[in-house]
Amino acid sequence: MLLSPSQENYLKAIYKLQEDDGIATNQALAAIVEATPASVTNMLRKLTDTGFVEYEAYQGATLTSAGRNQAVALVRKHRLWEVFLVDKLQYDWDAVHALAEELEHIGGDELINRLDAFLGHPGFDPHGDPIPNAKGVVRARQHAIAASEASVGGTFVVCGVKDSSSLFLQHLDKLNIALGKAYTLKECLEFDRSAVWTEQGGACTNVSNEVAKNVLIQLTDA
Amino acid sequence: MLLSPSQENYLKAIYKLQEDDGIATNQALAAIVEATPASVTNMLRKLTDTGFVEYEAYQGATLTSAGRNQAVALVRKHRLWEVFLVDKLQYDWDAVHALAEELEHIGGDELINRLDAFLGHPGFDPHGDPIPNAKGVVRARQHAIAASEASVGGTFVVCGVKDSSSLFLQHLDKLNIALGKAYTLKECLEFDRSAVWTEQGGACTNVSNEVAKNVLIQLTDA
DNA sequence: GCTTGTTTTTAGCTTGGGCTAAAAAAATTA
DNA sequence: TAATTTTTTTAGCCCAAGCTAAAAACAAGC
Repeated sequence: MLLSPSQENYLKAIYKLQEDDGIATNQALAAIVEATPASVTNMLRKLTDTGFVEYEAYQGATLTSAGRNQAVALVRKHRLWEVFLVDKLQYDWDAVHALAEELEHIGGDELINRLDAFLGHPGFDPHGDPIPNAKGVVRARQHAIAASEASVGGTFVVCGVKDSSSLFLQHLDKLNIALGKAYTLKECLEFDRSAVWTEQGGACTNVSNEVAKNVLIQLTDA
Repeated sequence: MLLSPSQENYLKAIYKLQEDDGIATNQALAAIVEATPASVTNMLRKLTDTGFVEYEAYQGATLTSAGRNQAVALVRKHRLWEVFLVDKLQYDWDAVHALAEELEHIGGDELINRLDAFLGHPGFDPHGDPIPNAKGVVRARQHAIAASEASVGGTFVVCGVKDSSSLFLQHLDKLNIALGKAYTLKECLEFDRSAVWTEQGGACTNVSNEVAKNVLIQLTDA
């Protein structure tokens, strides 16, 4: 069974909502795929017929295991293309999403597995999100927490972002925060919950709570 | 003005026919884009409205200069992706056409120029076809002729193919003929116009006229 | 110059994926 | 519980890009 790009986008959207919220409502889907709720109802019917989605009127949508496989394969394609664009074509990490969104609909397993090999089987995309392997297994990030959860005096490494929007990523660029960098949480200001991070080198960065909530870190013991 | 993948395919088809035959008939277009002549008439109207094609009923289609630019840009994208697939992803030269056909519709100039730089600004695709540069200039292959035109005793280098079908390319693989290889035309058999080519190393290959007509060569003086 | 055959066009239909507006169901609040 | 709001569905429409079958235009052959 082969799916249209549009159908693939719906599967991805349902997958994302199931992972994040547990439930994929019509309205939330509409927002993601940029269509009206009425169009979503339409499409869910079709995807139900093809066996990728389970859907009862008013009950929201669930992926079948076939649907989940498709969705994970798409996530894999998307993230591998993002790695390609950043690592090989020197794109900035805030500029690759839209292109990967197009590229992910191209070709089949053969292409993506060759791309994977060419890129050296990367484990994570440029935003720190894990890349499912060829069998569809996603290794979750180990012990990642939001930076807003760290405690004063703790040391950590930035390993991902919750918000991959261009706006947020460019903001991180301005703060000089990047994946892989190590910091110590110097202090947390009562007033606005903003924090001061210091790099190993000594440079200090002021991080708002809004930012910290969207940065994923791993605590380190040093 | 942005075009749908389908519209882009029509522009490419008109371009190809204009280059090859001088004239793009309805029927020939239909064959290339795999649609009926009726559908072609339809689409030509639309492309005329958008200003990429000039078209009068029963007179065939011509590209405007805007249309030609689009078509050349597409050829560029197609051929650069083919280079990527062969050089970087290790695809065989007979297996890349269909994928490039999909990839060529992705993204814009930015993407393709980065790809071009990443690949080292290649001049030719895996089939020996020249790659238009970022300004749309196509440097034609110099002095290329069909191998069937060579004269006995002449030496030459294989530099391209006229037929890029998988079937033909695999046949060349079997004959061990590849781009860049140098041969001497040992003899030409009266009966079926088949030829005997010898490699510098000494290996002999029997080449049918059908094959020779579809192999492009450059004569060498040695 | 007519007749035949090919090519192109017209007319009308289909399918996928959208849309809006109104109706129905579910959820929330008084 | 009843009233109101929100969400989802239905009904009917639109557009792109295809299709078939029939009509019209063009090109040849006699």
